[in-house]
Amino acid sequence: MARHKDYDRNNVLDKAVDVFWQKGYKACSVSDIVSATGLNTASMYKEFGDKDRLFEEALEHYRQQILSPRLNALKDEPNIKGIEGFLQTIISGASSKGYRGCLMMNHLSQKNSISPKAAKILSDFCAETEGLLKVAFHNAQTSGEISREKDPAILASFVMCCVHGLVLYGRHPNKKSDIPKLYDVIRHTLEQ
Amino acid sequence: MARHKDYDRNNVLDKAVDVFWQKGYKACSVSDIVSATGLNTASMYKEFGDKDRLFEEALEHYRQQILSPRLNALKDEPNIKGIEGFLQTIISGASSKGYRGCLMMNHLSQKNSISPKAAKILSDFCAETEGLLKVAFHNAQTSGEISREKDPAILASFVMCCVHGLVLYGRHPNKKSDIPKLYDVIRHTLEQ
DNA sequence: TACATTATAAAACTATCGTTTTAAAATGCC
DNA sequence: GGCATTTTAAAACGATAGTTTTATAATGTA
Repeated sequence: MARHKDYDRNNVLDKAVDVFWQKGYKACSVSDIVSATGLNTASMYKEFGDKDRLFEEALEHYRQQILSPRLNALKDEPNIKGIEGFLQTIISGASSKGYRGCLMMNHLSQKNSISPKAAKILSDFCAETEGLLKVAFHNAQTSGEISREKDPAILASFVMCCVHGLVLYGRHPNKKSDIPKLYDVIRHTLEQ
Repeated sequence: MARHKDYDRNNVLDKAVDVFWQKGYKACSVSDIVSATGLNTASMYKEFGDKDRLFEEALEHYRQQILSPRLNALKDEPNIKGIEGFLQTIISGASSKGYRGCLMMNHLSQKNSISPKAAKILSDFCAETEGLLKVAFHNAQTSGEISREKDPAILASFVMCCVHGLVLYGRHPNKKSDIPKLYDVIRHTLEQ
């Protein structure tokens, strides 16, 4: 019928995620993405529509490729083990060299600059994560892993807050060595 | 000698802070600021040089007007009372309606888009705050207000991390009611 | 092999970006 | 009151933003 595409959609999204991640939505031009992907401008618009939609697709791609796997521990082991594993992952990420934060959380402070749909993707993922944490805390309490003193919803909220904090705190290059030490402090809070 | 200025520098900076705060550095055009301040473009460049320098001055202005007062409790009472007051301020801010985060922390994820000097202003303020917290924790320990089990530096780091988290977490409009409840969780952590 | 279809390359488009220039208006001093 | 000085208004600048168009190259089918 017609000519074959010269690009792979997944590869393009990988690169797009990369550029958006590093520069942020507003500071990242379509030109930047075209350069990074090697994809032609016309093909880019044909495939994705416009910059907003491309960003939305990049967010979805990032969620599937990077974020979802990090929730697996929490899904497979919805208990204190899962919570610990989840926290450890965040901490080891945030304390790693060249840490760029999270593509989603990086844009929480730029919600006014991105499309409503993109903003919803951020909120939805945070809500999903918090929901999983809440279930895990509930299970951890009913099985006696941790004290029942605190509301699982508040504990989940607290961990989410810490995650937001770690992701942002990890952007201070000279604070990296402190971050691993925070695990014990946070872990201790969940205990009683 | 010559014509008088038609604007007040402080008022201009107030408005500039406001616009940068709401839109973020990159999404905020010089045009936006000129509109908001009523100041003429030429006068703006005459007074501030360029957009980067204007942003740096806005950050400094914000630090003096908004942020510094919030450290006073910590400076005047470098102990557990000061820490509690500081935390309460952050929490009540983050849970307030129409919360826009912190002009500085909002830009932590956009360090690549702002000038090195602007980036340094962010880092410096965070370092100053963390330093004050550390001293307060040290005092709280030596006076017996809290247990000596944990390193004051780690406690300070933990509170800073929570502050980062609260500031970001406060951007989820439907999570506002959870935030005040986090105070007790955090406060408890500092105890032992 | 010709045709319909789609992808690509490259240029063009409009709008807006940050910034500078030009000319007019306002001031204090001689 | 004229002059030097500085602010202001408004237009203009080149660069780049996001996006569209035009023309060419590649493909499967008839």
